[in-house]
Amino acid sequence: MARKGYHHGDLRRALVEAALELAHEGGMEQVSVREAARRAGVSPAAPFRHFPDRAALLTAVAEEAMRRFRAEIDRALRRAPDEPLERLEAIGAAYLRWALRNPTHFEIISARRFIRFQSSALLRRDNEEIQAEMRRLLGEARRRGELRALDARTAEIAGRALVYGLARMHLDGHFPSWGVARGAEHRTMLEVLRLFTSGLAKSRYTHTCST
Amino acid sequence: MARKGYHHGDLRRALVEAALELAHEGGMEQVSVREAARRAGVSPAAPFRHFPDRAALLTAVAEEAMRRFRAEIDRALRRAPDEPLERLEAIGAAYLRWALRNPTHFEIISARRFIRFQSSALLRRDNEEIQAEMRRLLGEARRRGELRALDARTAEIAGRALVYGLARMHLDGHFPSWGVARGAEHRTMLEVLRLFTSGLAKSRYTHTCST
DNA sequence: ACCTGAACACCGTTCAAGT
DNA sequence: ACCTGAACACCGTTCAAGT
Repeated sequence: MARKGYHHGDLRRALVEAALELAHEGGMEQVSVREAARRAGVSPAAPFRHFPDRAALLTAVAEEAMRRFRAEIDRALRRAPDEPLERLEAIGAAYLRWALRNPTHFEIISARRFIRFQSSALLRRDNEEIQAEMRRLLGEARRRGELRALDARTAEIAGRALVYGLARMHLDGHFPSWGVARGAEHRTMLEVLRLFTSGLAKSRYTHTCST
Repeated sequence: MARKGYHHGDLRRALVEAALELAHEGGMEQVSVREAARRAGVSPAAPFRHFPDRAALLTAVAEEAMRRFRAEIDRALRRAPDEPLERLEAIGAAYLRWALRNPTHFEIISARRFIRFQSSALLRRDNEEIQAEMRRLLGEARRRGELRALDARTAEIAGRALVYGLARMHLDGHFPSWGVARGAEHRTMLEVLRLFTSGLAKSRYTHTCST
């Protein structure tokens, strides 16, 4: 890992990786610049040659998490059929699955008070591209006459709020007090997602599930 | 404020109030035991006679915030008409209005990693009572034949996820990047809420809103 | 160019000692 | 019974000095 004498080689990357690890172990507030430095084997001051402050390190961590998140969404879209509403549901399902498996990485992307979202071109771009894809799919569904009469912009935000709310409820530990058993989170999320998309669709399958 | 000699009188309450203030000023992570002590005019060690640790102080803050939140919900329900679906929407609207006006207090209640939710009888009780009310109203709506055929438990969680997601999107600063202008948050939230409840209801008003 | 060491102003928390 | 003062092990950040 270390390179020449004591120039580190790639301290920047080592710090981001240590921070990802720390976040994974104990959540965002456990990520400290000093501990990341310690794990990278450098002095407490070294990170400040690479990042102006803690928020900048966390933003770099968010960029790495966002890359992985994007990759997951894209993979799901490649597998999904050509039907716009099914593709939308596939995005939602991939989003939820990722949030469930990587709660802290999900939080790093979402909780913008730790990072400087606006100052990262990567974060802004990936976010916009995901939005644009959703908007395109909704438009396509409408053109095919599959949608109830509703405002597309409102539907878009509703969909995002629903999915974000589900992921956040998990992250913030709300499910136990809402009667969702440990292990049943994923199934519950998918049922909720389906209830929502079936509500957008022109009354087709009226979807009843027992219990 | 201070009482006899230097026994404070009611240091516990003074600390909770100082902490509420700090949270209001700069968010949860800005709440420090030391600063609360400073504002209450006592030494850094004094708070630890009243709270075993920082999490206990924050839990007390959460309890105070929850009391205010409950009061707001109850007020909205007293004003709402006798129609179950309208009462549900009134709960949602009150929830969103409160979250919008008191973002940090909302976060204190929601982000359970700062507090010890399960060890507070008040928090558990208030949470359960709000859930129970929602469940009652959904059941009533179904009995009156106003609901589409859907699983009540799934619908309940969907409603909560939607509303929580909206509040969280605001709190986490997502609205700007989703094209919701500053000042338009409340209106947007209510439109989304309405889209959702109209999707639960047996296809009555098909609700189109321009732009 | 990149890193160290020491320093500063902050934390949460403990504990002996004061009133 | 309730609070203070001093201490300990932590932070983020700065800056002169080292290689």
